[in-house]
Amino acid sequence: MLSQSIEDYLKVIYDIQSTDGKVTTTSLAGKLGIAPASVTGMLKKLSAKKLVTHKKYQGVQLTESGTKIALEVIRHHRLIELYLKEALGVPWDRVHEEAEKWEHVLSEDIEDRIDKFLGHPTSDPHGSPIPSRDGKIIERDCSCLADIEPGHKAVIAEVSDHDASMLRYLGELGFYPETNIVIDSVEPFNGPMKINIKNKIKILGREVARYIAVTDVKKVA
Amino acid sequence: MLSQSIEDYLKVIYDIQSTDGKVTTTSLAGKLGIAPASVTGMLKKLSAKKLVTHKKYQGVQLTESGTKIALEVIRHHRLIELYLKEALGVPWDRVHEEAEKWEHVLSEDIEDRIDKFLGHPTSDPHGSPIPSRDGKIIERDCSCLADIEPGHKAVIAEVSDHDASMLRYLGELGFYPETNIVIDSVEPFNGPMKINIKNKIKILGREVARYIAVTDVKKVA
DNA sequence: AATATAATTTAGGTATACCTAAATATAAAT
DNA sequence: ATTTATATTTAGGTATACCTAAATTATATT
Ligand SMILES: [Mn+2]
Ligand SMILES: [Mn+2]
Ligand SMILES: [Mn+2]
Ligand SMILES: [Mn+2]
Repeated sequence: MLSQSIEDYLKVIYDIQSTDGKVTTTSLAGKLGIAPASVTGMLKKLSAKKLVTHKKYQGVQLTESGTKIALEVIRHHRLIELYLKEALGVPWDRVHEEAEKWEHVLSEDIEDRIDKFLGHPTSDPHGSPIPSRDGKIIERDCSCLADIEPGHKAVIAEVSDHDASMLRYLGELGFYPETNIVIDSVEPFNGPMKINIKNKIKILGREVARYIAVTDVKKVA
Repeated sequence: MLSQSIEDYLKVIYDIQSTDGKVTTTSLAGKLGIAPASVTGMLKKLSAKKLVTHKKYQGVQLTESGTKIALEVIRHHRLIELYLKEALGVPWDRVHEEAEKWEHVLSEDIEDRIDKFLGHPTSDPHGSPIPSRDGKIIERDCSCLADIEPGHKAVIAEVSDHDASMLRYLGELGFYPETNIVIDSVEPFNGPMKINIKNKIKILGREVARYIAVTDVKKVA
C-alpha cells in the first residue's frame, strides 16, 4: 500500500505533466504546499519505487506504473466528487475538499459500487474526465476561455476546482460544464469579457476566465 | 485536529471501558494490535492532551472531552456502516472494515447529510447504538446469548462486527439484530444451543453465541 | 565567457507512531 | 513475607514526512 503522501504526489505530478509538460521540484512544491527541499526527498523515494524517473536538476516524469497509480487516485477523486454531488447533494464548491481526503480510503469494491450507482460517468462536477477502471482517460484538447475572440461560440468543458469561492461565484453566473456560451465582446488590456449564457449577458473578468476551459469553438453564423 | 491513531485509541478505550470497565495497557495493545510499550507512549500523549487520566500502572479512563471525541468517532463509524449498507448495498460483513478508514475523514457536513439520508437512525447494521450528534448514546443492558437458558425467548440486540467470516455465517443462519428467537435447548459442557428463528431450528455453537447480545429475555408461555 | 540569479539538492533537525529488549512495579503464589 | 509471574514502563531505535539553512548546479544576463 502506498501512503497518502505518495498518492498525492503522483496525482499532482500527473496534473502538472498534462498541463505544463515539464514537472519541476518547485512546481510540485507549489501545488503541494510544501518546501522544495521536502519534494526532493520524496522524489528520491518515488524514484526508488520506480514510480517516476528523476534526473537530478531536470525534473521528473511518471513511469508507466506511476501513471497507472496516478490515474487510479484521480479516478477515485472524481468519482467521489460526483457521488457526493449526486447522492448527497453536496454543492460543487465543496466536493473537491472532501474528495481530497476520501480518495485515499476508497476500496476498489466501493469504487465499483459508486461507479455503478452513477451509471459509469465520464466526467466530474467540474467537467474533468474520469479515468476508466483500466486507466484510460480521454483528454480533450480545450482552449482557454480567456483567449477566445468575440463573435465565437463555445461549450464550457472544465472549470478549475481548487478555489471554492470562485466556484460559488461561477455557479451563480451559470458557468457550469456543458453550457453553451457566446463571446459577445472582449475589452482590451486584459479587460473583462461579455458572455452570452442562455440569452443573458454576463460580465466576466479575464483573470477568472483563465480558469475555464472550453471546446467546440466556432464562429457565430 | 487529532490524528487517526488518537481517534482509534479513544474509540477503543471507550469500547473496553463500557464492556470490561477497566482499561489496561495490555487490553488496549491487544485490541489495537500493537505492542504494550507503544501504548504506554501514546497514553502519555493522550494524558498530556487531557483526553484520558492515567495513573501509572493503573490503567486509563476517558475524561469528559475524551469521551466526547470517542463518541464522535463511534458515531462516524456506525453511520458510515449503515450508509454503506443502505445506500450502496455493501453486505454487513464488509462495512466495518470500510468504516474503520472512513470514520477519520468524514466531515461534520457530510455526517449530517448521511444522517438525514438515513432518517436519523439509532443503530448500525450490527445493532450497535449510534450516538447522537450531541454525544448521547443509549446503552441498553443486554445479556449474552450464550447464557440464556432453554425455554426463554429473546430479541437479538447486537452482533459483534469484528470477524467478517463469522458475520457471513450468522447472516446465513438469520441472526440479524431485532430478530425474535426462542432458545429450544442447550447442551451441557459448553455445548451447542438449539435456537428457533422464524419457526426453523438452528444449531449454534456456544463459542459463537458469546458474540451475540440479546434483550427482552422472557420465559416462554 | 564571466557573473548574477534562480532552482535544486544536501545537511541537519523535528514530530508522529510504531518497534524490541531491558528494567521496574504490581499482583499472585507459596 | 518472600518469591515468582505478569503487567507496565523506560530506553534506545526505525520509518515517514515534513522543516530551515547552507551548498551546489543550472540558467539567464551582461
Ligand atoms: Mn477535485
Ligand atoms: Mn489527497
Ligand atoms: Mn464496526
Ligand atoms: Mn479507525
